[in-house]
Amino acid sequence: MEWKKISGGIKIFPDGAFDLKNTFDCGQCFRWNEREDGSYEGIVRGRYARLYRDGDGIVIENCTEDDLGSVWLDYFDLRNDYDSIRKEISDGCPQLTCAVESIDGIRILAQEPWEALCSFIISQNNNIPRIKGIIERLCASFGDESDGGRSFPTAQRLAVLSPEELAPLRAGFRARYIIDAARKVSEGSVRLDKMYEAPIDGCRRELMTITGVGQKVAECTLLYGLHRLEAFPVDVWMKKALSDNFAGVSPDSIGRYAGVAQQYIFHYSRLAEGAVKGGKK
DNA sequence: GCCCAGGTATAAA
DNA sequence: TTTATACATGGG
Repeated sequence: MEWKKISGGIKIFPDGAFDLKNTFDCGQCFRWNEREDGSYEGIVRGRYARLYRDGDGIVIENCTEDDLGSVWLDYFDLRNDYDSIRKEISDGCPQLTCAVESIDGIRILAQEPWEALCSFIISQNNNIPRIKGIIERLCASFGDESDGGRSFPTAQRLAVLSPEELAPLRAGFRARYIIDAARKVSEGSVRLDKMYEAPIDGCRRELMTITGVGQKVAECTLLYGLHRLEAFPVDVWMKKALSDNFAGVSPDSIGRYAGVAQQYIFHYSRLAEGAVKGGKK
């Protein structure tokens, strides 16, 4: 990928489309917020960051060359070309073409494993604005101070708390799930750091030993937190999304990018629902 | 007020 | 093994 230093940061020219709004607002993450001027700000690895599109590239503010290599290349998956991934999905599974083409410029972020696990526990039976609110209160209450905001609290920090002490989050029944996850991660019975490489079936099973973690949360953790792009096995999830439209999708053809494909289906499904709701009124 | 949200635990069939 | 219901809370 091409990039260059500019005053106040680094400008990147990703291989394949990279749309900030579509990437940050597609439901894969909950801690990036759009500002009035169209830039996005968030906290990654305990550090405040802001970025915005500038012509043919994207500017990462206050970014050094070291930061690019140690954080952003991984976080934005800049070594991958998402145009070619889209093509591979679409060619391998023509049924998915409509979903793939429903949105452009999404990249799967490499979020931190614990943050992803915790976030998607909170996401269950919940809506995105409220999920963001709960996570914001979680960080404000128990995160460490960092420049421009508070970091995501560690599992160790939360493991010593009781569900009752999470009351200020207004997370409802999910409070005890968060605590159970924090304790299992903290004590090492769920080893997130091994899950980057370990066989994915074992990872699933290990994650699901946590109360409040079922198939969906496990897959989301693996995809968004451990960057396992093959998460969300096609045979289970794709048919479920819009049963009839996507029936017959073959796991073989896009298996290694099933998780990415799922992201397109998720967006496509939301569009379809919006059209139905909008049509009724 | 009502419906529902990036689901899961639990009980019942 | 599959299907039904409760769950806390608040956005739209």
